[in-house]
Amino acid sequence: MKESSKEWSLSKQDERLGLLLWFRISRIYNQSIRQSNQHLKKWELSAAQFDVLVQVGSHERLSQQELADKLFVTKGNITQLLSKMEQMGLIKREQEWKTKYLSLTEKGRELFQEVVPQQEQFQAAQFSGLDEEEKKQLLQLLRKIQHKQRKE
Amino acid sequence: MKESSKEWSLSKQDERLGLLLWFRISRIYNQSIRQSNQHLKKWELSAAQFDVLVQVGSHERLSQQELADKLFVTKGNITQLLSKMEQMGLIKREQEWKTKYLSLTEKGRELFQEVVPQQEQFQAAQFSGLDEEEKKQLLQLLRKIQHKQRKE
DNA sequence: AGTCATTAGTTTAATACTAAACTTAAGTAG
DNA sequence: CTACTTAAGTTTAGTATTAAACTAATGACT
Repeated sequence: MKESSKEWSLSKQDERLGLLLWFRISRIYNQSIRQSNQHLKKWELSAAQFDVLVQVGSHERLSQQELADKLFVTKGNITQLLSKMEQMGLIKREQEWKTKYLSLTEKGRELFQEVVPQQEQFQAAQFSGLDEEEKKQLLQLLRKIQHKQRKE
Repeated sequence: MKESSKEWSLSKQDERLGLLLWFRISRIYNQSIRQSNQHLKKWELSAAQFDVLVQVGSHERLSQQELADKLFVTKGNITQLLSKMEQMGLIKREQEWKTKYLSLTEKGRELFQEVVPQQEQFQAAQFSGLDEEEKKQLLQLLRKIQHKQRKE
């Protein structure tokens, strides 16, 4: 073993593993997103809109920037998503000084009640191949990756 | 009103873990893609184009459908990606009967030599927060998820 | 007050990706 | 040969997403 090697010069073996990991993760992510989109069609929602619904529905006085941060997307993306969802009558934007605070409309709240439990169950079921212990392990490993990523 | 049947609370716990997992995975995926896109700017390539370059460069007589399967995207997506890359002079499409076989042009091969090793290293480095043992473990867990996913 | 930096959100132009409908070529069965 | 089916690729219309440039409000510093 070579603990002396610097972090940025990976061994060939480590590099191969990293690539395999990347490949697996993309595959799982893409598959999940696709399945979620299919599942959400029942309610005429997309996965992205669902994510907004969840966040706005479960936080008071969320600003657009905060929402963007929670979802790890750009604020430009949020602007566009929200315009659509405002049109659909799900979301309200209330300006207060510089900031627009978000909340669900009555219709949005109803949809939230209806769809969130079902969709969460569906999404969680993607990981039903693992038992509780394995999920915890996986979560731990993913956290480590993110921790590192953040610093770069 | 505490509904404390063992099974019920266990599955609730599992559901929470599943959601956390989904959230972590999206975040890691999105972050990685974004960083890859940035890194690939040097060569005026996108992450999607890079993936095509790798696959076409390392397989003989790949059809478009096969490429789509390898990358887990739709063939419609592939058609569009390839049109662009053909225009850029990186890829050749040769029709034989019903099928179009793909290969790199001279320019494509040069780019392949130049960019693939560097980008692979970059991509693998996203997982440098884990040691070799942990990577293997993670890979194992992801494989299990995929295995289950495929069946649904 | 006047200038400068920061912050929230919007706009724009581009790529990526999907689902679904479509076209065309083969392969198969009567 | 005609009709049906399947397979490869294309097209279309729509969403998602980004980066970068922009607008406008806020707040400091001098």
